[in-house]
Amino acid sequence: MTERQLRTWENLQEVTELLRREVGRDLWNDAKLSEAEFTVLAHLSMAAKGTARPSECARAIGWDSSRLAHQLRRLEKRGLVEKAASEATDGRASLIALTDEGRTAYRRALGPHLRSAQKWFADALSDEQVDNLADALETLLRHGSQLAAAPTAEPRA
Amino acid sequence: MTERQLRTWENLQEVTELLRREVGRDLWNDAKLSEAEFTVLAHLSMAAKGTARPSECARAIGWDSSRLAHQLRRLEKRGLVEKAASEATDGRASLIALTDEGRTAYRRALGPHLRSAQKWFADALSDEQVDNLADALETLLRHGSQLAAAPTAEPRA
DNA sequence: AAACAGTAACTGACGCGTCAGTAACCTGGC
DNA sequence: GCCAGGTTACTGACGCGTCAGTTACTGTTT
Repeated sequence: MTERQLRTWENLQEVTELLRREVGRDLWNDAKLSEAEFTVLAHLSMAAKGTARPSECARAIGWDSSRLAHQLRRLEKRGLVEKAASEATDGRASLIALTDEGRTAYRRALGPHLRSAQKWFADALSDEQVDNLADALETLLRHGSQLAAAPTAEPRA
Repeated sequence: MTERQLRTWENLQEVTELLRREVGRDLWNDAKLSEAEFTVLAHLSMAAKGTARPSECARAIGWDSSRLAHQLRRLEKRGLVEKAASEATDGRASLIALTDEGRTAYRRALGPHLRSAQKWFADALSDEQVDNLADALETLLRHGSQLAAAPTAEPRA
């Protein structure tokens, strides 16, 4: 790695840690929700009837099932989500549902959260910077997904 | 926020979460160190004699004193760091020191960690993409630091 | 000297995310 | 039918990071 690459890598870590912290803090102050809670509520709010299977929800937001299960337990404790009776044929499946309180909490959080993202992120960058950043991120995402999908190089015969 | 800004914001979160996870996993597999441990050891390794004051160390790596204190407790438990007798005039000050084991652990971790950062980050991007990314990150960092320094807008008289 | 604000170091509580499990269920081949 | 291998959901342990404290010391003000 060159000096410039290293500096940029370090800057990436510093910036994202800052943004995570500050936007997370705003979300908590504005709506008493964590980023993780907001993410799950957002997905359930999109879904028809506000219900979803854990596995499908986890896939949609890019989490593993363990992470989601822990978050669902915490959300259930807060009363924002509840388990619903599953009518599915698959006996393993369960069904989670937004409560009214959960739906309300998400609705009240959405606006302030977008405003916070604008304040810390979008307000800082020109259109051109956003375009360039988007390009780099897409490249990194493709590269990373590819590497993650083939963790151990297995030379085909 | 425009659609493009929002997408880029979401991508930034997704990419950085991916990189954090994968590089952290590499560091653990290669050297049995977490990112947080590596960060502290790196700073102590820079310092003359491998010692530092907690407050100075925290400032240098951009942490608050609580975060560092927790990390130092865990590092001390692992035997990578120890408290040293402080010869300072200020009775509040303490002094932390790298142990031999800590120094060795850092030395063994450095190479693989840089290689991991190259693999997940630097290998993906062209020189031009790195330049553009660096520009956006510097802008975000300036913007964020400025906002963080003046959290409540106080109009001067 | 006493009171004060400020700083250095630390702690407990708590939510988060990863890992290594476990239990229940489904689905294929035999 | 039955078993092997995969899937779904969940859990306990543990390190991390934030917040709201506490304690001990320092410099300043009166």
